[in-house]
Amino acid sequence: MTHETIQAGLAAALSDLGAAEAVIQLERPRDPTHGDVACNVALTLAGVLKRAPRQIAEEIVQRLDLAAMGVDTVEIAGPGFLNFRLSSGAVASVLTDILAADLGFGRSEQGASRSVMVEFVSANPTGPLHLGHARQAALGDAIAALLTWTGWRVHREYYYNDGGLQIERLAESVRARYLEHLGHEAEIPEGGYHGGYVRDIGAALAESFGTRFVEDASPEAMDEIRLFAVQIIRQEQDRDLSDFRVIFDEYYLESGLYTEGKVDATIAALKETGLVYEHDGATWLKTTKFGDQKDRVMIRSNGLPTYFVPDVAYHKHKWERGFHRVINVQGADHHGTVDRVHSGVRALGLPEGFPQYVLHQMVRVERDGVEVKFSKRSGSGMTLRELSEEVGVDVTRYFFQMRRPDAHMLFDIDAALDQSDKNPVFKVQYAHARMCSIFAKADVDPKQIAGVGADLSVLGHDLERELVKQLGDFTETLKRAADNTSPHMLCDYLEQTAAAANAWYHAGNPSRNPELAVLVDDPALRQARLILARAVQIVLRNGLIVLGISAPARLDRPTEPTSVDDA
RNA sequence: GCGCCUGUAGCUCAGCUGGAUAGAGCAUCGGCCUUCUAAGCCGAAUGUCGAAGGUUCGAGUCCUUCCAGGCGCGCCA
Repeated sequence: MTHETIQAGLAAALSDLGAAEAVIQLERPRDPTHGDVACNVALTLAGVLKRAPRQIAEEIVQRLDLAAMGVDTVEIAGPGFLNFRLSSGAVASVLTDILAADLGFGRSEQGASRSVMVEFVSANPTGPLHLGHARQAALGDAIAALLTWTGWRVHREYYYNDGGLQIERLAESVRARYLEHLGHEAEIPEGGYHGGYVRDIGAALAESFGTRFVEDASPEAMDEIRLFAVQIIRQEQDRDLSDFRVIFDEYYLESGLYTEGKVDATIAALKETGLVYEHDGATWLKTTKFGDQKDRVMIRSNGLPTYFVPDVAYHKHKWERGFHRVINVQGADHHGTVDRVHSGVRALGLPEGFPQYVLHQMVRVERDGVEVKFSKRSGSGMTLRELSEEVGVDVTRYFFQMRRPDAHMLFDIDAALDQSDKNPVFKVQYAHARMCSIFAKADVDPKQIAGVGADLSVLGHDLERELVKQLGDFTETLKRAADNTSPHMLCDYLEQTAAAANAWYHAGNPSRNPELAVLVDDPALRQARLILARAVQIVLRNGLIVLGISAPARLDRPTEPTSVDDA
């Protein structure tokens, strides 16, 4: 890799200057007139060496062996940047690597096969998945994939609360709809669920059990209704998620923490710490010791634990299962629990920073410039299914992934429905399809395009150099996106790559610049450009795979005719 | 009142961990269609980076204070 040869050359020069410890940062300048690779080491050394940055830069340049570094020229620019311009061969050498690695291009081994758990969605089984869950599903799945591509062994987990007050209210709501369905008067209880799905479950309950629960509202009967309702909702959620291409390795039930004694064990372990005290008839944990705003109740005065205890028990158990890195993807409306869980697990001796949280901000949806606020189905906001059925799974996933998790976001349905390069998902997919269409036109099997042996130095056009450099950044981009748990960094990269590929492709439009087309007569040039097109295809496809988005070889024009004159 | 997140072009948002003249898409304006897919292409214009201080060779980025918006602050989950 050329970055490494430059790094080595600079290190030798710096050691000669008595600054061997200096950190060498190489970057790709945004402005192509600043060369292919830039280094700011002369600037950072100015303070240390007590000399002007430009003077230091000149001393460095005098000690460089450019040919050995694959560099054509080096310039000192601005306040003292070193700008390297690479030889064409050095630039294009990455194409050989891309074609050789193919489906594996972009993978790295940062994770060293360590285990990491990504917990996400984790909706309670009280209703359909909504927009927040959709954002979480898209983000969590992409974060998990990024970790896989950077060498981690990833476990996708879904935690759900199958007991508690919410579920009781669901059961009561279902029974009310059930009674209505059978022609009786009934009302949804205070704090109950009003969505259309509750009516469906009530009807299904009547279908399966007849009039059995009309008179019977005993605890046993309510238990049966609860289990019935939860099962139906769980099935619906699973279907929503698998249609959204999100598959979990494990579903973890909160009730298991009780039945397996983990809640009691956690209470006992917390009492051992000496941070537990009694006050007002309740049992408290001194979470303020770990930075929480106030101490938290562990056991209420009625003797029952608060939700705080199973949360801590659950995370302790994650650690014991061997997941020493855990990433929880949650909506920002849950950020209040973060300090509590951290305090609880720290009290039990687990390290700071466990678990790690990715909190995403809230989502607004607009259609025709008007905010969409209500869904009859859910009884509140739009559901994941409604959104993904309206705009498609690819677009829904991408739109949630392309924004920073901590940005409040607007989901514009009109923009999502657009089928042109204005729509970023389409732009990336189409750039991929364009490369495929070149292979079809040339009648070559892309898999048969070989990267070795070709003369890649003929790819000397600025558009080609920029495109190749862009492709070479893919692996670094995946690492950075994984390190920052930020899929949007990959989206940005793919859009830039698609833009660079489109610019190259359009410049070579045979009606304008036949000499810049891929399919030129000169066999060596044609082969080199086919290799470049193949590399573009591989990078775009691999990027889309990471995001869980399809990479079609062809996007057909819409079949409906253009609108007829209705004047 | 306290805590977390956010504030960058008319709109939606990036800004690679402190670097060069702050970017992209949409919208706007100008020029291009018998295309390796014109569902497009080329070009132009667009900024008090919420405000004020501070840190240093250098700040959209770091620190302090303030302003605005979202969310959260129960012996609910």
